[in-house]
Order: sequence, then structure tokens, then C-alpha cells
Amino acid sequence: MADDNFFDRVYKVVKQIPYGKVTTYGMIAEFLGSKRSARMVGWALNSSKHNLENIPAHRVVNRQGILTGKRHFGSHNTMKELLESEGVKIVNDNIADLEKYLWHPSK
DNA sequence: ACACTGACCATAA
DNA sequence: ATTATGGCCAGTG
Repeated sequence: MADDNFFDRVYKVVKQIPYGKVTTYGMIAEFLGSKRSARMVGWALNSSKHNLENIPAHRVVNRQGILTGKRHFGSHNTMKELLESEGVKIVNDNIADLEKYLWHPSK
């Protein structure tokens, strides 16, 4: 698989999210060049399920900090458990202090 | 090649 | 506040 794919670029960014941090689909999309292609970001992660398992997709949430992708994990609890396990506070399936945990993709 | 779908986002009503 | 709609781009049937 070449690195020319939109997906691979997403993978690289997501893999670089540090422990205990989160980012948003919009930010990744914007970082890639198109703010409107946020859907592709989440979609890339969906593909990642059958591509690689090293992608911390649980650290990627939507603009509101809501765990939109939790239903794509095995259980609807996995994403929350993983984030809380890293010190991220989750309240009613959303991140309590999103700005506090937000990580901006700069590399 | 066409139509539909998708882990989003912004705007309009 | 909530619901609808358009836009974005790539993958799949």
C-alpha cells in the first residue's frame, strides 16, 4: 500500500497522538488540507480495522468531543474504557475537558 | 460509469 | 433547542 492514500496519511497522524491526548476528525482533515473531508478521516479509521491494529482510534473524537465512533468498537464501552484508562475523563460518552486533552497534529 | 454510503461539519429553517 | 440539507472525498456494489 502506498503512502499516497488519504487513509495512510490519517493513520500516520492518529498513530502520533500521544498517550492521554485526543484529537478531532476536523483537525486531522484540516491538517490534511480539506476541512470538509472530516468524514473521510473517520472512514479511514474504519478501514484501519482490517488494515492495522496499532491505530488508537479511540483518541479521535468529533468536534464536540463526543465519542461518535464508539459504536464501531466491539462494545459500546470499549472506547470510553480506553480513554479513561489513559486519564481522560468521560462523561455521558463525551470528553469532559476537551481543550485540556486536545492534541494538535503538527507533524 | 452511476448510485449509495460513511466514525463529520456548518449553515438554514 | 432540534431537524434538514449541502458539501466534502473515497470506497464499494
